[in-house]
Amino acid sequence: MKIRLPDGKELELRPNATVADVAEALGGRWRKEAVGAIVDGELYDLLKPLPEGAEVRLITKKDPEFQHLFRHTLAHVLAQAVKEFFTQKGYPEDAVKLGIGPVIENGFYYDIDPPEPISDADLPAIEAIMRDILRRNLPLRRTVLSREEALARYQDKDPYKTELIGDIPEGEPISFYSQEGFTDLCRGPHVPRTGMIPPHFKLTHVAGAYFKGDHTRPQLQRVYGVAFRTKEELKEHLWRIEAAKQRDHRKLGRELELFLVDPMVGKGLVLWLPKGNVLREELITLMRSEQKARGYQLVTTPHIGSLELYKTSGHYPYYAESQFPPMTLEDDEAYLLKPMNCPHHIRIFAAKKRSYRELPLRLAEFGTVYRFEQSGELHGLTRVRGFTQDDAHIFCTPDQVKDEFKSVIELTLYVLKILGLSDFRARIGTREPGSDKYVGDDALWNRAERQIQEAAEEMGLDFTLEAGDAAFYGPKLDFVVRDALGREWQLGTIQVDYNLPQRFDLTYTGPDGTPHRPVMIHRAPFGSIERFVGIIIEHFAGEFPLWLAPIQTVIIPITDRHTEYAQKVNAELSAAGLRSEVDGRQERMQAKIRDWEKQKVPIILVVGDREMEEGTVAVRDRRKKTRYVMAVDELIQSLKERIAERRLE
RNA sequence: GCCGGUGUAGCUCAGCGGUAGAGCAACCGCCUCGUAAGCGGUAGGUCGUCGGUUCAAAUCCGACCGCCGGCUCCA
Repeated sequence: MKIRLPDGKELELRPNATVADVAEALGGRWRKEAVGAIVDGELYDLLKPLPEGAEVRLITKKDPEFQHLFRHTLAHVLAQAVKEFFTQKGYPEDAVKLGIGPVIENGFYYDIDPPEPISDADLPAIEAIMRDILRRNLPLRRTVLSREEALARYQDKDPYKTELIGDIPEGEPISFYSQEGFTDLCRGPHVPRTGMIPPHFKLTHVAGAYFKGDHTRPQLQRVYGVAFRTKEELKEHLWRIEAAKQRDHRKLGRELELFLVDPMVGKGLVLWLPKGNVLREELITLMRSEQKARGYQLVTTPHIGSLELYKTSGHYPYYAESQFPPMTLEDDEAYLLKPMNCPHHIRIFAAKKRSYRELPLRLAEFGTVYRFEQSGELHGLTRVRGFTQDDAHIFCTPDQVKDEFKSVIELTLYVLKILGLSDFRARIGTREPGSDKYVGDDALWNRAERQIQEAAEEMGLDFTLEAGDAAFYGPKLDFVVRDALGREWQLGTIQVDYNLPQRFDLTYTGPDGTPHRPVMIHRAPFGSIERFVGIIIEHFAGEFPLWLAPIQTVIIPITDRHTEYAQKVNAELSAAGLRSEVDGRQERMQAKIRDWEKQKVPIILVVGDREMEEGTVAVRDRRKKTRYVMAVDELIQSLKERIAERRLE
């Protein structure tokens, strides 16, 4: 057979040759250093036969792809180690059953069904066995079996693997990778010997995971590990995790007294403390003024609505699982805590005859909604059971959809930019083909999906398409960010909806004097204010820019005799609209500075004899990391500017 | 909801079969101080809850509740 090399040269090899044969043929340092290859764009190991005519680029330990190879093999080593761990405990050879063991960002995991639960405390012992397997430097072999042979291998031994074999499409090779003492169904690729795996890995935690991610299937135990090429990368990674924990919004929320989740009030229900509420209010003020500038009108609607309303909208019983149960009155009248604002806004639209001249009609509300999220899913501010959306519903003509959609993208990008949030991605959720969980007819769906994509493209937005991520009534564009620990959260969302107007039989009178069906756009640039504040806390690590800071300035008198002057300065700052305080505690100046630095207050003003005489303040600017003396009115002027422009400094 | 872990003072944590401790915070007092912790004192906990084992339980066991890490879900 023949293959092609990156320099265009062809190489003649024996039939069914592997990357190892290529390395051998090339000789020299390749023979020693090749660990795999990129074959027609796909990562191959040394063991898998090459396709005829393939383009082969060899890789060594220095290439980033190497990481993928050894992480994958580490997953196998982990599974082997767990098997040995339980054999040592006296369990039979096949007591441990295996799911899948893939490579993930920074490492790998393996889903395991053990004879008794694995706990975090077992990880060091399992890790020790893994290191021993690396030390033994076991060679890996790749074998291909027929479907019958493969099934026979796991017959009555491992139901998961049996099922996985069944999932392999007809015609694809059913390959196994083995090393001494362990064989696994696997498509590869792997390193050729366990000794080639860098020993810089660590098992991090164990968690439950449903087989194939399906909660109706058995739950396996997923053991997670991280692995890197060098000791430094591993250390760096572990350090980053520790550093990220320092900016966890739940920790900062407690330390900076921003918010509280009190079990006595109820889980997933946020109590906003005075300081945290400042963040909320500032963000709402920002959004309110931007929306006003873009032609939105504010409305206010109640926290509950009649069950009939949600039956008409289709939210009930479709989402009954994730709603607080209806409140039923004696005469069978029932109400639902509102899980969404749209039905209320729809009734405002429907309240009178609407003309095409009124459209687009943009009804906005910072509306609080309640959803019965699963208890295990609750998480600080980012997953709660009651939250406020910066919600609005745009009622428009079909022709206006794209422009309105683009305008919302513009608004969203604008506020994200003000906050310096640049690390987000956009994804367009479309229907999952063949699923029956959507309402509305195909033509409308196709049209909406096309309009969203065009709007995003025309706004120059990079996005990914994700089938199955649509809302039940229409496709959507979501903005997604990562928190300090790398978890992804959905923030803003824009959704086109042809269906609710139909369900509520909404119409407007067109220029032709006849009724027409409006289109709705659901949109929330922040999404949930709670979640957004949570992300903002982590984004700034609690060191908020001046305009957001709950306390903007603190004045520290050096001794008692400076307190009066401090209060005078404070009065001037407060009159100028700054959130300011005097620290009049019986403490040394140093101690006060330390306390307020820990509270991450942006501006600390120290006043003593000199300042009192000159009518100045000594400024300690946290974000600029500088100190300077300034006249009070001058300072006020400069701070007001920073705030008005919402500068990030 | 499921699997695993965890729960001691407001916070961070020690104690892990013999009946509860530290630092910080709070409160009182002294100190009047120039850019990240001055000193002394006081008060504060039915050791998440309920049940079991034991002469004796914060400590061992069970259930429940909360929290943490995942999984599932997310209009």
